[in-house]
Amino acid sequence: MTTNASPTSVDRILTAATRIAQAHGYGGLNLRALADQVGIKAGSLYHHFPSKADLAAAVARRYAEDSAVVLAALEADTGRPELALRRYPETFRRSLENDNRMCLCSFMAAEYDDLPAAVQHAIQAFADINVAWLARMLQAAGLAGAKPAHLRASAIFAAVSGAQLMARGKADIALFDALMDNYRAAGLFSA
Amino acid sequence: MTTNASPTSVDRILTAATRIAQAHGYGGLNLRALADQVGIKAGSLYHHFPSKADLAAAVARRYAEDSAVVLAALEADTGRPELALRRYPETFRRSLENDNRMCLCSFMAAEYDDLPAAVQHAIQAFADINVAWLARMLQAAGLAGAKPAHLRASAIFAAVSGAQLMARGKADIALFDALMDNYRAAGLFSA
DNA sequence: ACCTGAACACCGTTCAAGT
DNA sequence: ACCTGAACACCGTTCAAGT
Repeated sequence: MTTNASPTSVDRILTAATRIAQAHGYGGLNLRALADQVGIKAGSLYHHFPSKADLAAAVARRYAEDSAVVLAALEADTGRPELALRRYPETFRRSLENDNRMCLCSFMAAEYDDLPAAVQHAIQAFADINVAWLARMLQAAGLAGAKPAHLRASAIFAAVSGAQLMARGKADIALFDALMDNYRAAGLFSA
Repeated sequence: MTTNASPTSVDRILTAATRIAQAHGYGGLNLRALADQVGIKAGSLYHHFPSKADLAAAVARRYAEDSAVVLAALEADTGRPELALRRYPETFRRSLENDNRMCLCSFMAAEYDDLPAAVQHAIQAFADINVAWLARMLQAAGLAGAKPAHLRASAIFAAVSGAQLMARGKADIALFDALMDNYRAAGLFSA
């Protein structure tokens, strides 16, 4: 059990880097700008992480872990899998509310070819965590059907990701909400 | 009517730049690498375009125009709007086949905040063209329903974009196909 | 008209040097 | 242990100079 009296340098670096990467991606993660936000020089970052690749991998891994915690909390809070499914888009909406940011995983999926291997793996892990959670909720809600649940889960994940991407491109959260309503009406999260 | 005996320098630049941008985005579009592919020096690019921003805007505008032509051809080829709708994902699939590339618009939607204004507008135009075409097909097929057709069209566009993003992240075209099957079964393109 | 080579400020990264 | 300043090769961009 760790105390959190005041965040460590590494924590502050990871938090700032996550926010930058959600808005500008891996390529747009400027180490001089990041260091500025943390109050150190760019060279000092290399005392905490051996390279930008390692820093970004740490960011992506922590992002995936945090996502798992959020999903577990959503499951526990709602109690019912049907409700948890319907509220799944909330985390994606929260990124848009937060200065039109994106899911780190979606941005980096676009940048995939230019990503260091460690970051690629962390991104895969994020997607896997989300799909596994969705598949479990679908099955618990008795919505698995004939097709494999993980495929249905992937369809939900892709649709929500695409809606976030489109809403961000138009800087229009109302569009994201309208798309989610449309998907709900089409039975994407239920029937 | 223009002849196309041999492509102009500008054409060759735009074609190469489009391919690079589909794989690496605006930020990943390296002018020295682009110039190399075309067989000139980076500085020479500025004789054809006043800046990287203008070059990218030209790329995005041509991409949107080409997309309009492809959609018109799909409409004409199939004759029936229901069939045109079902075959809509083909263009997105083609990008993935082409060295795991993405729709330029999706990549740049992620990069939106870092894009020059002219590029942002061209990206919006691409999305608008796609949504308008989809809405027209939905209406022609009598699938408009109570909700506005452009919203239903946006839902299709977002879902296909998200599926492409996810399939690219896994470098797995079969996943894209499976997701499209899933969406078709759910009635996204029809019922 | 079209191209080059050299230069500018900026990036990721390294490293000697400080405390 | 943690940080800085200066340096490296690389980027977008400019521009004088060539043909």
